[in-house]
Order: sequence, then structure tokens, then C-alpha cells
Amino acid sequence: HPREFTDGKILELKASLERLGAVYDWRREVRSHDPRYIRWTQWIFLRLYEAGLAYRKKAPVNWCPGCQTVLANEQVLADGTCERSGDAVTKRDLEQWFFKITDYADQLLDDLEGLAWPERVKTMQRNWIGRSEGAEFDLAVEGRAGISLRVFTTRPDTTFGMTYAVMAPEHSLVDELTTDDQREAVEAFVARVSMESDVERQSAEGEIEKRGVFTGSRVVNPFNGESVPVYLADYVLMGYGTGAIMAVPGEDQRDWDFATAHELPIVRTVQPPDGWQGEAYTGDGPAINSQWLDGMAKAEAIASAIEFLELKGIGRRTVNYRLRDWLLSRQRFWGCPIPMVYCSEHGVVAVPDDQLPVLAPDDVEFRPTGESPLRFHERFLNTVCPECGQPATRETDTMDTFVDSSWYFLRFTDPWNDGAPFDPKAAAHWLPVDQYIGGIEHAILHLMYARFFVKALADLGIAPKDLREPFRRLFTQGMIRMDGTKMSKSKGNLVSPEQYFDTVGADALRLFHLFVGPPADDFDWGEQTDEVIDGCARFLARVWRLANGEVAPSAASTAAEVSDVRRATHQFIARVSDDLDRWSYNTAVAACMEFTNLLYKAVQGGNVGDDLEFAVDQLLLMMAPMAPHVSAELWERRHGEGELVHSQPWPEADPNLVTAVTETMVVQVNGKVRDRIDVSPDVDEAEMQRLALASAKVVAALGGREPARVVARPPKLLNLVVA
RNA sequence: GCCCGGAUGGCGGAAUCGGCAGACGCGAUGGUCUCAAACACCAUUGUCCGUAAGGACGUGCGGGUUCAAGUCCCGCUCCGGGCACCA
Repeated sequence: HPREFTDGKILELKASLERLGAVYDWRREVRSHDPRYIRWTQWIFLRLYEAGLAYRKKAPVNWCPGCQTVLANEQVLADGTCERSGDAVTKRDLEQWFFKITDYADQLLDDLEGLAWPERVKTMQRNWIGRSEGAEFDLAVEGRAGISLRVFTTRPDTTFGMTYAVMAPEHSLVDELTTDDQREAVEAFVARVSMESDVERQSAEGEIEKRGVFTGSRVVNPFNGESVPVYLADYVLMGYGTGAIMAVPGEDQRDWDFATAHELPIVRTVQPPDGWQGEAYTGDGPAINSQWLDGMAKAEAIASAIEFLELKGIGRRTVNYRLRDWLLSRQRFWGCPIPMVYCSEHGVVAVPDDQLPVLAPDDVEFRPTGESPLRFHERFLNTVCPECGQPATRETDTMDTFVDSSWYFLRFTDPWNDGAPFDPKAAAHWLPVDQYIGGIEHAILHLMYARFFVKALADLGIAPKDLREPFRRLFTQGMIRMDGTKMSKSKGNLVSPEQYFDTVGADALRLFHLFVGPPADDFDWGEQTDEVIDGCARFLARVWRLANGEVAPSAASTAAEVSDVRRATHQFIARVSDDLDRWSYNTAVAACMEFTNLLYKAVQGGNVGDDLEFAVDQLLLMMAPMAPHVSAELWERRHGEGELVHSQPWPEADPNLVTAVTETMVVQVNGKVRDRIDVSPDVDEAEMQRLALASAKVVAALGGREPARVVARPPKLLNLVVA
């Protein structure tokens, strides 16, 4: 049962997080299936409904046969498969609930500007929203007064080059515009296209002539009065623009291909550059074959063409988006019920706030059948109309889980509130989130939905009015992959952390995660991975022995004596602090390892005393965020029961001790390193040159030649250039 | 096709502003300890030539800029990701 499964997994995950030493404010924990959360998710749904931002309509929707439910566009991958199950998604005509995210298309696009997000994610959102500016206008159907075909184009400047028009096979005028002699061919074409999945429809390459059919009707080009044929073609989509286009093969490659296959004329209306070898030319250039537009550049011609359409009263400037409204209905039992009731008298009626939450019963056959399991549960299904008290039925679909995650961060600000989803004052205090961290897979799902919710709730006065964005900064961390695919709970290819807690310990596992590479990079779990984790555990054991005074001076040590432990310690503090500041955790761990190695050499060389004790304490302080358990235990052993490393302030490096006593000057001859000489950090150029020329290696490399040029970068580099 | 990333030893990676390529770790090799092993500790470990000292080469490929390029510029190859009949 989903409830047992979910509750069990929460316990498991929470226990893992606690053993890992992850620090969260568990007092603020929320669970999306908790009636106290469901209540407010439904309450928010109703506010969106009242504002016209949630609506129900019948539409061709994405259907996943594997999940036996509908999906939002965002949950269908580019290859037409379901992001969750991998099944090929088909289309079904169903009555479903939508959120009107398209109302916010421009804001969602424009407000990306101010976000400190990876450019890649912003680009993905921009592409997804897919704003394009252009014009819509009517094409009069020849010989049919009162009927016109409305088309959308981004290139009204090329209208003189229209040699045919195309409708989507699903267009509502198809029947009307099909002439009797073409009816058979058109119906066969429409039938074939309707059988195809989106994937098939998009992959029909190389058979362009089969991808369209003539309707028998003609329309008039309003720019030059010429009559052109109307075709149906599967490359025109009903869901975008007006579902019909003017075809300008001279400036559109798809139109060019189609025109060539169907032997339709091609007229260029933009002069391609000299030497143009291609077919359709989409770039800028002076208009040609376009009467009063001739000679104008693209932008000017577009403006002039739109002016003409508006003057004639047949068209207008318009903007189209690729973004569709968010389909939120799911034919699922385990989800937040949509709080609506259907009454034969009053139609669609909202459940009153004081009757929330609407909870699904647990005693259902919950397995997917293509309809919500709640439909077969009489006690849930049958209710009374809130308006008239007569028998009515409940909406039995539940909400997309992305609805839950679109406002949880708002609830975190005020999780105990039982009079509202959250107090706007609390939300104003905490939000926007300073630093959000998540996987790239949420680039256009969660991250777009949450942005929409925040904007809508702010406009409705539920969230603070000036809260326009949920997440100020975003960091997309890499994935840990196994066998080439993402390690994830839905794929089931997880490596359990428990086995590492029980063997090497949580701190070793934490160090491994930090050490393995930059946090933004993906990592492949491989054959050597367990050995790397063992290496982290070995390092912690070295620190343990060092901090417990278990490392003995050793005559066997051949290492050079470590002279200035205190100076090295301050350099170490500066280095780790800087690494942590710039999220370079792998080098921070490396610095701790290096410093530990240095302290081993010091101890083995007999160098013990206050400087060493100070150094070890600083090591533990630096390691406290990375290996909290081991450093806490060692700190207590060194400083007494109850002394807590995590309560200590972060040390400051002494600037006077961070600078080195001596620097290594690299001497190059013609850019090749010939010697390294220890120098004072404030050595001057003349001194550098004197020291370099005193080196036998340098003299040999010069071979008696005089340096023609000397490049000095005191104190680290000297390059002697000879001819 | 378009738009982003990326390519550095046997492996993960480091090199932060154009200035010592390969930090740190893994693996490997040799040694100390041990009856033996494990652990631990020490040392070596980019490639090639050389007994050695030392030298040459070397950051996907080809050019370029510069005293100096893993880093900048131009042109490619391959890998990963996103978008793609969006008119």
C-alpha cells in the first residue's frame, strides 16, 4: 500500500540522513500526504480556481500506458517517452484540470534575467517557454464569402512570397475547405495522421510528398491579391499558433522541401548574400519581389507589413509561446485529491474551505487502471452538492505531485500554521531561498512550476506581494551515475549508505563525496570507488592517531625537518577557508590530507610542542564541517568532556604568518625551466637576475649567449630570453 | 541541424588572474615491521632516451597570438546534455 511504502521510506531516509550527520531543522518537517499539508494544497488550488488560474477542459492530452495516467508536457521527454516509466506516450482526448501557467509566460521569461542561476538552466527555460513575436492575419477563402483562414507567422515581411497555405490535419476548417474531388484523399490522409504517435509523426523523414495533401480550396494573398492553394500537412501542428500557416518556401526550409516535392512555385522575397548556395534563406537582406517593401531590411519590412495588416483590419501583431498550460490531473489514488464536486443542478462546484481537506480513503484497490481508483469507491465518490445538498459526485482525479513541491518552501517558513498555508510575514522573512541546490533534471519541471506558484500566490495576496521568485541562487549538483544512468530512487539502482555507516563510518562517506570531484560534475560509481572510500577512512584513521598522540618520532623518517609548523598552520587555515568559500570541497579535503602528512613528518622528526598541538586543533576545526563526528570526538578527547568542536568559532589565519618566508624562484631560459632558487618574497628584479646568472645550470643553458630580454615576475618567475 | 558543457598519467581529479603541468587520493612497484600475513610506516610511480648526471617529449587534433598557452584566438574530432517540423 502506498501509505505503508511511503511512510517506511521516509523512516529509512530520515534515519540515513541522521546517521550521515546531515543537519536539518526537523521541527519544520512537512509531508505532502499529511492531511495538514493536503488541506492547504487544496486550499491553494481553490484560490487559483477562483482566480481563473485553474480550469477544466477537454483536450488531447499525453497518456502514459505504463503509468496508466495522463502527464504534463514537461513530463514527456524529447523522444516522446514518459520521464518516469520510459513508455511511449500517446494522445487521448480527455476532460482534465489545467493551471494557467501561460498567463505568466512573459514574467517567467523576463524574470530569469535577475536570477543567479546557471545559464544552461535559464536557456532551457527560455526554450521551453519559446516566445516568438510575429503577426496573425486572415486569408480569405476564394469563392467562399465569410470564411477565412487565420495564420500565424514570424515573418510577415515575406508574405509576397507565399505560394501556398497549410492547415494542420486536425484544423476545424478541414471539412469545410475540402472539395468533393479531394475528399477521399484528404480523409485518408487525416485518418493516417491520427493513427500516428507524435514520435512517428516527427520521424517521417524523406517522404515529404506523402506528408501533405491538397484540399481543393484556394485562399487569397492579401498583399498581392494572388490566389494560392490550401494544403494539409502533418508538419503543421494544431497546438501552436493558429494551426495554419502561410507557406513561403523562399525563406523557410520546410516550406521549400514541401514545395519542391509538390511542385509548387518558389519566390524569393529576401535577397540572399552573393554566393548563396543554400535553398531557403532565413537571414537578413533587402526585400525583393515585394512591391512597396522592396529594399527594406528585415526589421523594417516586418514593421511595415504588420502596419499594413492592421490598417486593412485583417491582422495584428501577436506573440506566440511554446509553453502550454500545466495539466495537473492524474488518474491516481495516491495523491492530493482535487477538491471539486459535480452536481447535476449546479455543475462544477468547489468544496468549501471548511470542508477541507478532502481525503482519499485507504480501503481502495489502488492499482492503476486508467481511471482514478477513487472512482470505484462509492463512499468517496458519492457526496452532496455544497450548493443545494442534493446528491453529487466528487472529482476523483488527484493532483500531479509537482503541485505539492511547488509551495513546500513556503510552508517551511511557517509549518505549524493551521489558519493559513503560511503567514506572509514569515514567508517575507525567509524567502526567497538564498541558495537552492538540486539536480539539472528539475530545470524545467519543478523550477518552472515553483516560479509560477510564487508569482500567482503573490498576485493573489497569499504570498508577499513583492516575492516574485522562489530561489535567488541555484546550484545544480552533479549526478552519481551507475552503469551510465543516473542513480535514483525511481530507477532503483541505489547504493545503500547503510553498509558504509556500518563499516567505514559516516564521516568517511561524507569525505568521499566531497573529495571525489567538483560538486557540479557527474561521477561514475565504478570498480575503484570502494577503494577511494577506504582511502578516506584511512585518512581519518591517520588524523585519529595524530590527534590522540599515537604517532611516535621515528628514526626511520628520511623526510626533511618541518621547521615552521605554526606558519604552515596559518597557511593551511587560509587555504581551506578559501576553498570552502568557492565551493572547492575536493581541494579542501586534499589540503587537510596534505597538512596531516606534513604534521606526520613533523612528529616523526621529533617536532612536538605547543605549535603541533595548535596545528592539530586547527586541523580538527577545519575538518569539523566535513567530518563532524570524528572531529567532535577527537576535540572532546583533547579538550575534555562536553567541549564541542562545532561551537568553536571558525579560525582566522594571521595575515603575517600566511606569507611564505622564502619563495621558489623559477628561472627559465627561453621559457624552459632550468633552475629553481629559493629567494626572499620581496626580492627585486636585479637580485633575481644576479642569482639566476650565478646558477651553473642557467649558465649552461645560456651557453655563453647574452639575454636579449629579461621578463621578471618577482618573486616567482624569471625568464631569460636569448635570440 | 541549432545552443550549451567537456576532453589533463593506469583511474578520480589539481593547476583560483597567461607564469614550475600532474597537488591530493586510488591503483601499482619496492622496502621496514612480522614466523607469516593483515594493519601501519617509508620510498618510487606521465612517456621516451640514458648506468647515471641529465636530456627530449607531453594537457583530444591542426594552426595562431605571446618572452611564456592546459588556460587566449581561429579551424576541426570525439563525448555528454538541452532544444528541434514551433511557422
